[in-house]
Amino acid sequence: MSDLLERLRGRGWRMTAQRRVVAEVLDGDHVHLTADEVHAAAVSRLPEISRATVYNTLGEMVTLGEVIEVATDGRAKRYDPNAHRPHQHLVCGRCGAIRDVHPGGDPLADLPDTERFGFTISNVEVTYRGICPSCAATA
Amino acid sequence: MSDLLERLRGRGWRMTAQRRVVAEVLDGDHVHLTADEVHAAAVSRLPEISRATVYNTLGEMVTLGEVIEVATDGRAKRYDPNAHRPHQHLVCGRCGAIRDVHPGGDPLADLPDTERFGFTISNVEVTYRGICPSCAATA
DNA sequence: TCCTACAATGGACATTGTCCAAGTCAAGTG
DNA sequence: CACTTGACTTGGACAATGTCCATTGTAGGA
Repeated sequence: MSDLLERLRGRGWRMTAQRRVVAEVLDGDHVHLTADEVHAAAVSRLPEISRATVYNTLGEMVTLGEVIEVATDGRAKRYDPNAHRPHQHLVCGRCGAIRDVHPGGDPLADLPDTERFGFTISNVEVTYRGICPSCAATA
Repeated sequence: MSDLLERLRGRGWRMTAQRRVVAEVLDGDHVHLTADEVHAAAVSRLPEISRATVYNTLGEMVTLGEVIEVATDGRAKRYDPNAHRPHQHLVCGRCGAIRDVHPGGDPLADLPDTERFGFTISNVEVTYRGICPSCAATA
């Protein structure tokens, strides 16, 4: 069930009640919570958990490469536990819903050398923006 | 020279000293300033310009479609005056340098219907991340 | 069981951005 | 050119998000 927790445990991560709760809250598919949302969900299971701990824990998960930071809206960063498989994001501009998507093709191949300015490119992020079906229905 | 200013004037935008300064500061190629950087540069030409005005003015330029908002780092939004030609961004993960790039191909074509979740997609943003030549030299 | 290094806490602080009431001004009108 | 008016600007308060730090607590090994 909790893949994320298992992965963290397997890396010898020191386990505490707080870290377990954060990992559990964050686990799943198409999960893209803000730090505050993670904190709110964590508090309902462990009332005394602090904001600082949530921020610390999320930051460590990102450093370990088990969680990805996503900035789709210029507001709060979101945290995506689906780090084991490369994917991109599809965002609804009205309600903010986010889906993980898996485009075919290699976006890196589309960037000719003359457009690389001598950079060594390590990563490509693609964000598709549009309107989700339920928002389109109530347009 | 000041394409941005010309475009705004051509739209019947009411011109003030503050707006002119913001437009002048923001004009150019590969320009991706934060609101605060715009404000700092504007203050050096018009010392009494306020932060609120810079935010208001940038927001209006974005609404008019003459400036694009870019969120490459989850920190402050950046403002890109190169709105007349579609492009993507190449970002140095070390120093934060940003270049405008023009990939070939249509990233939208790479997303099969089965991965669209019924969304109506209107826009695709691609961010290439890597290390720029001068950072690579001092690694 | 005890130690010790690492983790959690909470509150201050920093950064970025928004809002508002009051004063100021661009630009059209006569 | 002076007047008028609605739009623009201002500065400061406030909000949202995130970071830092000294203190307290605790997981996990000896």
